[in-house]
Amino acid sequence: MRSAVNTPFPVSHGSAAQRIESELRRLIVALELPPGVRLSESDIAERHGVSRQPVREALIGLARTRLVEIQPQRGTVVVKISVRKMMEARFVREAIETAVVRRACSSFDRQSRERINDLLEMQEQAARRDDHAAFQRYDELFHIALAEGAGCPLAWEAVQDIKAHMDRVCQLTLPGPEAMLPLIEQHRTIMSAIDAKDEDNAAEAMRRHLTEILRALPQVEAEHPELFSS
Amino acid sequence: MRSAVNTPFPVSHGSAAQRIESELRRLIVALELPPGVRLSESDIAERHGVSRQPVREALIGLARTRLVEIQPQRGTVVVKISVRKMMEARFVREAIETAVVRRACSSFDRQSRERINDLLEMQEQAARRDDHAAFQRYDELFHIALAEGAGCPLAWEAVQDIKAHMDRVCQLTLPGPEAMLPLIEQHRTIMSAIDAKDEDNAAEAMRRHLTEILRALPQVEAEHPELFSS
DNA sequence: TAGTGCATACTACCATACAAGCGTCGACCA
DNA sequence: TGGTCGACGCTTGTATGGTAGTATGCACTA
Repeated sequence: MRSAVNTPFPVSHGSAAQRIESELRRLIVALELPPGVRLSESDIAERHGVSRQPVREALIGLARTRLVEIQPQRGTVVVKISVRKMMEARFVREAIETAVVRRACSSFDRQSRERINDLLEMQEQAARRDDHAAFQRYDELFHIALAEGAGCPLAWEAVQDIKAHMDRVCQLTLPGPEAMLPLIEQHRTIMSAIDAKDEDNAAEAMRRHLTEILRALPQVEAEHPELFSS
Repeated sequence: MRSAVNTPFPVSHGSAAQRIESELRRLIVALELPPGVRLSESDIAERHGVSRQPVREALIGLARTRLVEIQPQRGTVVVKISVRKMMEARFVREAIETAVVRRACSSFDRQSRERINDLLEMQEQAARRDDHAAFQRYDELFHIALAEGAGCPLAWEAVQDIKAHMDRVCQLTLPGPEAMLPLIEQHRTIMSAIDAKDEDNAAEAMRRHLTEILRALPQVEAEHPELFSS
C-alpha cells in the first residue's frame, strides 16, 4: 500500500470505474483536459488498460456533475466554462457556506478546529512552493473540515460539485504564490471570526472570500475565450 | 409528441438507463421500495426487459444521490432514513432556498411568477383529491419555478437531491388533504412576501415552511422504526 | 462550380459472457 | 454435540461483441 505521508491525495478508490473517474476529474479540473476536447470511451479505456464499460460509468459520473456532456450517439466533450453558471454557482455556494460558518459560531468541534490549523499551515507551504494541486486539495480539506466541525458534513457534499467548477477557474486565476497567499489569509480571517463567535463577521468574511475567487473571471475570459461557452 | 395536459409527469427519458433510474427513484420516494429492501440488478433487469448494464448505471446514479447504497460484491439496498442527515439536509436546503427567495425579492421573472400561480392552483387540486404523487410533483415544479424566476436555476439542482430525501419523509407525514393544504398556504405566504419585495419576511416564511415539513419526523420515526437507521 | 446523396467511420448504447468476492449452509471432524 | 472447514450460490465488477444513430467527406449530378 502506497504511503500518503508526503501527499494530501488519497490512494485510488476500489473499482476501476471510480479510479478512472477520479483521474479524469483531476485532469479536467487541472485543465489538462481543457474545455471543449472530445473524450472517447475507447481511447480512455485503452490508455488505462481497462475495457470500455468502467470508462463509460466514469463518464456518466462526470456528466452528472456537469463536468462533461454526453451527446447521445455523438460523443462526450469536456464542458466549457460558462460565466453565467459560475456566477450562479458562486451564489449557491455562498448561501451554503455562509450558513455553515454562522452555525460554526454557535458550536465548533475542537478536533476539527485543530485540524484546520494544520491544514492552513500546509496550504501555505503548498502556495509558497507554487504547488497548485496541493493548494487546491488543502483548500478542499479546509472546507470539508469546516463543514464537519460545524456538524453538517452534508453541506460539503452539496458544495463539492460546485467547487470543482470553481477550481477550474482558479487554475487560470492563480498563477503564482502571490495570488494564492491572500486566499489563505482570508481563510484565517474566517476562522478568527468563528473563534470570536461573531456570526456576521464570519459570514461576511466567507462572502468576500468566495467573491474574491471569481473576481478575475472576466479577465481570464478575455484572455482565453476558447475555454468559455458563448 | 405525447400531450401532458392531464399529468404533471414528463414522458420517460431517452436511454434505458435513464428511464429505469427515473422509475426506481419514483418508487423509492413513494416508499413503494421501502428503506432496507435489497435491489438486485438481475431482478430489475428482468422485470424491465433489459440487460443488467443499464440497470447497473441507474443504480450508480441513485447511489450518487444516496438513495441507495451499493455494497461491493454484496448487494444494493435502499438506504434507511437518518434523522440526523435529514436535519442536516433541511439546514442546507434552508440556506439555499432562503437565499433564493431573498434574491427573488430583488427581481423576479414575470413569466415564472404567472406560472407559479397556475402551479399553486393545480397543487391545491391535487391535495384536495388526495393525490400525493401529483402534489409532490407540483411542489417540485413550484420550487423549480422559484429558482428559475430568481435567475438561479442552478440552485434547484443543488436542492433536488435533498428534496428527494425529504419527500420520502413527507410520504409518511402527509396522510391526507388536511396535512397538505397548509403547505400550499405557506407557499402562498412566501409568494406574497416576494411580491411585496420583503426579503426578511420571505426568507422567514421559507424557513418556517421547510421546518414545518420535518416537524412530524420524530413521531413517524416512533411509528415506523424499521424505516430508520439506528 | 455549387449542391445533393451516399458510403464510411466514428460514437454511445445495450446485451451477453466471464471473473472475482462475499455469505451461507452443510458436511465432516474432534 | 459443538466447532471448523469447504463448496456452492449469490452478489457486483469487468470484458467483449454487436447495434443503432450521427457526422463527415467524397463521388456524382445539375
